Amino acid sequence: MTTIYDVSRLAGVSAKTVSRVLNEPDRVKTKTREAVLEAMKSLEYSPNSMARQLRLGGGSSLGLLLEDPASGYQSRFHQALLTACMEAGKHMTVELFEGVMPDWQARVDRFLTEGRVRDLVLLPTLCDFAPLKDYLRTKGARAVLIAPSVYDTHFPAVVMDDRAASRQIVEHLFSLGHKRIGHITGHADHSASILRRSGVIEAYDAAGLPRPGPELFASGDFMFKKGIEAAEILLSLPDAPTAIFAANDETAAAVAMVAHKRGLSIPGDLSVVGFDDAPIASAVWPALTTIRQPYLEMARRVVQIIDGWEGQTRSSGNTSVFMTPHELIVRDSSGPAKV
Amino acid sequence: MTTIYDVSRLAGVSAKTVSRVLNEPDRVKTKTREAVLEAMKSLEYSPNSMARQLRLGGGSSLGLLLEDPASGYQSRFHQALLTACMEAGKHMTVELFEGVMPDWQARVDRFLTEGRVRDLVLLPTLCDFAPLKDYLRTKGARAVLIAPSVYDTHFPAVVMDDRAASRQIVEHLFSLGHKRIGHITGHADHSASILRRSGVIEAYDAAGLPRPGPELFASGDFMFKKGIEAAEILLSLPDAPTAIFAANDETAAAVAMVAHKRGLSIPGDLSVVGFDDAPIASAVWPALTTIRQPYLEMARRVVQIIDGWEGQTRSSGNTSVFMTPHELIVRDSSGPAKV
DNA sequence: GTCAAAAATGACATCGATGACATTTTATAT
DNA sequence: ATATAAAATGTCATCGATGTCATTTTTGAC
Repeated sequence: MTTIYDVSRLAGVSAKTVSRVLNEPDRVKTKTREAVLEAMKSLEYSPNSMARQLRLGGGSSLGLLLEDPASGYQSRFHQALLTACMEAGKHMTVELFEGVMPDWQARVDRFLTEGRVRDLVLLPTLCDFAPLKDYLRTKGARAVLIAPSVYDTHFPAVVMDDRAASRQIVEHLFSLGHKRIGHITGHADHSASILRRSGVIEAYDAAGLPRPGPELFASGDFMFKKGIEAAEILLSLPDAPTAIFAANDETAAAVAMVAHKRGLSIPGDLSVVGFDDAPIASAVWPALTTIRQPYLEMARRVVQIIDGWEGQTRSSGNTSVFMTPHELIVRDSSGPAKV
Repeated sequence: MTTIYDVSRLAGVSAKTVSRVLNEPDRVKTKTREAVLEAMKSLEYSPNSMARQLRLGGGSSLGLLLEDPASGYQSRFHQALLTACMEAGKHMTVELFEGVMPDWQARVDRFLTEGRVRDLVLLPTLCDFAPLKDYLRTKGARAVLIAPSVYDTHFPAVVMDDRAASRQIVEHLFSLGHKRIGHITGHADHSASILRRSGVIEAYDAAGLPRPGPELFASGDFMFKKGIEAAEILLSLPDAPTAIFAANDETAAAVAMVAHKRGLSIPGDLSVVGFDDAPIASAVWPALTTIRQPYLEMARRVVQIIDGWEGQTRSSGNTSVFMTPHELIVRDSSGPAKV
């Protein structure tokens, strides 16, 4: 590996001058600079970033463990975190981490050491993988959890209020006169599924209405395909619901498709509401009423928290939970109940 | 920030002993080790990974500059690179980089230094942004270009043969008896668009057929929406084509939609072919005949090249272009031409 | 209790870059 | 031509860890 000294020797200047060519080219005479660049080129020199960073003493980057980069949810957070990092002038190292890997501890270790990461961000469902959290604790690594099922004493969490958002949707449907509302749940492993479901019930309770029967809850998994099945089941009920609230937009899009296939107009015959404000929500027709998840705001929070850790001598050990406000977006897929 | 010296002082031992506790605990007496661990804990010591890597001579992580993480093309490469890194035990730091940012040079600088990155991966269209390449050269940063329009003397490139693949598609359609084939081009900024277009013409030339008239080339931009417009134009021609080759799968999906709307059956009345083998290709009905882009293979190549740079004393400095084989995937959207 | 071998520990140089400060060269004014 | 300021360059120390090798302590056999 060629170093700055090799270059300086070949160019007949001091190492410091080479360093200057790299970092403050204007302070070097043109002729010298050209000679140095020439030497750099012929030796294929490339500065050792570790040495630079050691000398300059910057902060470490944050690390993101990704279970499934193809998942819409994870990729949206991934993207939001990239944006938040850019805004804050921080950097992010991303690593594929499939929880079932037998050597996951070694992988985390190498990620922390070789990846030069100290602070991690854990998304669902990794943020609920207890062995990982325990392991991180023993390694002195810090982490922020995004939307965990269970809060943690050691790691702060950034969340949105899934239950309240869900309740808000149902109340929106109530206000349009809907009485029978079907709900397609999310994947059972996601705590959000449970929260959104219980938000539905909470809305009924708060309105003093009897809770809906179990036939109005169809199980989904956040994916289009399963959404089709669930929609078929709900719409085949003898007393079919006049509105369906799907646990996410992709599932809601599936509901819309099934409705169209059955000749039901939206929102004339059936109101459909989603959750996420994913791109698909405004791509389908009619555009979906949905909840905007505050991805970017949450990502910014995460970065803020980690920023606060820089140069911190001791971490509190308190549980901190940062709730981030969401927003109900009423579009064209929800309307008055058919009389 | 606490260092190994702070720990050694508190524990009353030498720094080297602390280092031993960290790296070869068995060579330290139990009592000493415990004292050191105690000190580490009370100071919340966490070793400076930069210093370690510098001493140990470890490799740096590779850096990926992403213009638009929402783009399917970029995100597929992103994902493939993550996988390839995982396989190779390397790490990747990702940074949002919108070329139009006025302070892009400073951002690159900080990415290289703070992000501790030495080797970059550039995707289209960044890999054709000459000022960036020039700047990287002056900084001694190394880079691998993925599918650049123009090869570079300094940076190796990993590519697939877009033109040959495109020609292969047209020849496939020829073999099914198609004579009038429409082509929807990709975004004009992508060299792939031009290559795919010229592959079409090459196929005609090779078959000794007269080149298709300009009316058979509709301009697209790789996106669904523009694909609809383009399809409408092609299918409204007085002598409409019996097959349409779209520059990517998303556009092809748009063509399929338009065809259905017009009551044309696929492939009975119209054959449709895409390019990419994106998820959408097998999600639409009928499943699209397409070209599988070798994302993962290309990503592995990139990682190999960068791996080869580690500890390299000097390398050729030649332009290297690594061609990666693609594959024609014949599904249900292409069939014999209507007689 | 003595002594050699083994174990434990420490001193110092080193990895490759850059900051602080010193020195030399060049430009500018007189 | 000389004085002086400004620009260009160089010297040396330093970031925080670990390798090398020297030194001290412990162990165990006699």
